[in-house]
Amino acid sequence: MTKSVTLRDAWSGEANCLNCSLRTSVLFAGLQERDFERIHDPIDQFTLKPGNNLYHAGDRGDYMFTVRTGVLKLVQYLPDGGQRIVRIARPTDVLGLEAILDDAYHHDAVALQQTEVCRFPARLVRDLGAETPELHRELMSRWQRALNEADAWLTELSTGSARQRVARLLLRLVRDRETSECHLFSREDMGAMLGVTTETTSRTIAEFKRQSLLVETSPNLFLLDIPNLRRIAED
Amino acid sequence: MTKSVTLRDAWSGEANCLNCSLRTSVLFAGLQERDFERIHDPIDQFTLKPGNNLYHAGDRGDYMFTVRTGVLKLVQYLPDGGQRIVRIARPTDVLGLEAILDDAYHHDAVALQQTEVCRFPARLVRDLGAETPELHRELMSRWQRALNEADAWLTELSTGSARQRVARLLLRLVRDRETSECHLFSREDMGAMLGVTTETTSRTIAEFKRQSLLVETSPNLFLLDIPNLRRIAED
DNA sequence: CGCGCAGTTGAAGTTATTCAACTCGTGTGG
DNA sequence: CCACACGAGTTGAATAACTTCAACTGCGCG
Repeated sequence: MTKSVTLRDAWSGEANCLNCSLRTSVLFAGLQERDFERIHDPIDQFTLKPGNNLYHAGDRGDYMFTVRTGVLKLVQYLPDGGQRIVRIARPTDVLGLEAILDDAYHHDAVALQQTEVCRFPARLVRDLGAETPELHRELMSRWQRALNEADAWLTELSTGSARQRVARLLLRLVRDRETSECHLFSREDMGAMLGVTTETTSRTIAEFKRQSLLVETSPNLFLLDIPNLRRIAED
Repeated sequence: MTKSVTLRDAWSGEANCLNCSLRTSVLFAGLQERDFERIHDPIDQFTLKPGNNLYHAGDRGDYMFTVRTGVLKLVQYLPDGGQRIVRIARPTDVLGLEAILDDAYHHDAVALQQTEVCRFPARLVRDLGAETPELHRELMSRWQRALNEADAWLTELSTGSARQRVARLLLRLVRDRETSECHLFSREDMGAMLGVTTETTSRTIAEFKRQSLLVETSPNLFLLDIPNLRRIAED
């Protein structure tokens, strides 16, 4: 089924948080140097190839992750084997918040592109968070962000016709972005995000292309007609 | 549209947290007596009738709430005016977590039955939470619970055929309950939870009744045939 | 009594799914 | 280097599922 690459194979070095290029937008953003001194466990970096699993639902959650580059999908499975993508994670996002509470992971986390992540022990955050107000606040803010995303996926991506859902997904992909161009996920993944079949997704995308709402400027890079897509999304 | 009852009309007294009957399962469960001494702002109780709004999306979130009895729906609206129920709050659940982060409320919270809530200032939790590890942990746990619910609504209640969704909703209503009986929400609300129309919901419920998967033992109290509903839910 | 609302049901129309076929690009092995 | 297999995407046709609109029921309440 999934080619199971252990994280061992994906190791790509130890991180130096103090000099991290993402330092200002990352979970540990508020920490002072003296806080960093308390981090004794090494923070490792990993590089995942498309399709690689970062973790599986049910695995012991000993670690949390920060996404440095790339995209991952968070997948949940239904009793009948069907799958549903409940969220995607992008650079600066934190994965595995549930590990702070000593929970097993609740999703499969799968890279959709070449993806780099930093891994740190959940224990670290648990201990530091109880005493460091900056981290405490940052954690709450992360949870709230995940919750906002979850709610938005329900109202925007799982409501209305397939046309509307696809349009809303496309708009979501270019939100707070400089250009209105974006890469598309596989039709299968888009279907799993929207709760429709691969074929329906394909037909809808094809229709959007014919109507020039979507123009392929280079391989798998699409320029969006935002005003008209917005019209469809809001109908 | 909605009969707008201000919370002023619903006031029903001041709370005494130390003697609260929900004390052990509530947000402040971990607090010691000395912590309670720091709570100077009064904690008020309110009683809502079905259809009353506890708060509106966009309102300044100065307060958080604990549900004592009853049920509320959390509703989000689509650009086209359609509505979607993204979660339900039951006794011991906390509403308005986003207020800790100084956010406006993200949903409309509407009572589905006669409902009692306690109201406390978000500031209180913000200040206390930064210093009280028990509360800190409890808060994270509440956020995670909300997130679990959100994910479950996506995978269970917004995926598959209408039959499956209705069956899963029914099963959800009796989970961790002593009896397998439950009250049903209005068809309109159930539809808004499942992302299907009122009519489809009604037809499906009617079909379940005909097949005795659902037996009305008293007005709007239904006994569920759990094994067979589970079969449908998992298909 | 009669109005209004929630629920139900019917019939028609629309939309999405299903299953199958076919294309195209990539990569592998002969 | 070519042949071929494979997977992702696309498309068609038939079917199934859901929506829409409209009518009708039953019940509670002024």
